[in-house]
Amino acid sequence: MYEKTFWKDNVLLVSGVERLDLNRTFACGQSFRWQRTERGWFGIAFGRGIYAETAEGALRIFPCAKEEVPLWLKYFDLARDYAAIEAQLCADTRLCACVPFASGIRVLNQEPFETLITFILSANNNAGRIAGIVMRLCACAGEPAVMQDGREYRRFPTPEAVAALEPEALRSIGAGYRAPYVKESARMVADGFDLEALRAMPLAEARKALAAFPGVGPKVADCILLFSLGHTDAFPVDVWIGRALKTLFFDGQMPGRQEMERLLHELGPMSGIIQQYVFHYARERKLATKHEKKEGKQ
DNA sequence: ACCCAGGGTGACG
DNA sequence: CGTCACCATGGG
Repeated sequence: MYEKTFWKDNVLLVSGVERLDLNRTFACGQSFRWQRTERGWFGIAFGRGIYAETAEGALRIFPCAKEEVPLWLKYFDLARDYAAIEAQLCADTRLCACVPFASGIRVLNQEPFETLITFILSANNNAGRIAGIVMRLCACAGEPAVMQDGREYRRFPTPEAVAALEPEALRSIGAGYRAPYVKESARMVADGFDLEALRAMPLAEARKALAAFPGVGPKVADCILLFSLGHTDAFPVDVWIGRALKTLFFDGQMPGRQEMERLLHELGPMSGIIQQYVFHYARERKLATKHEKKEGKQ
């Protein structure tokens, strides 16, 4: 939560966010469209290029038209009480270990189509390479735009533009075997699949609906629901979360389905937000990967 | 050369 | 229902 917002001369200033950590927020693998600048960060979201900086307990966002204020407050999830979430984490000795590594992160509310495509690309891939593929995708299919200071950028392409790309073009930007998944999923959205409708659905129903997209399985579906459709109880399980759960909760063993469900029920309706803390903990700790298959199989 | 990355798909029991 | 090889690509 924040204390106050001030808007003047196309600058939005949000005070009372001392804990907010933009470095962790943008570097924790949820968005692939932010880059460091001299003073802060530059990113592209909702078709707009935007600068974000923190100083003296306040977040500074610009350029921001007055009518865009609610959009950015929502994008940065500024109405949510992260102090209360971190307090909940610290009440659990296992989760409390994550807080020093992840305090200040926020789960962004991104665009559903962009999240669909970028997380199809994320499958069996790594964050640095995903960002490169997304950048090249925007370069070859996104609309060009320019900031007032002259910085040039590309908007994320429309569903129609992605669906119209030749498979060879998607291969050439590094999409690999995911190229047909990207193209066909974009085609489904261009043909009228209403991603926004998933926002109001129960979690299980929304997951089932997303499974209709090629290249979208359980993990990618939960990323889309958590990062762009407001489902704070969606809990993406990737290799890093798996390692963290093993070390923090299950004594080195990969949990079964029932154990996982019991844990998620215990974590409550914000389990997805908590997931981001656990994910960041695993990444910062660089939890080992050596011979994990052999260990997990005993 | 081998292993790994914010996994999904299809085939096989 | 669960398991498993395979998938393109670049970095360590």
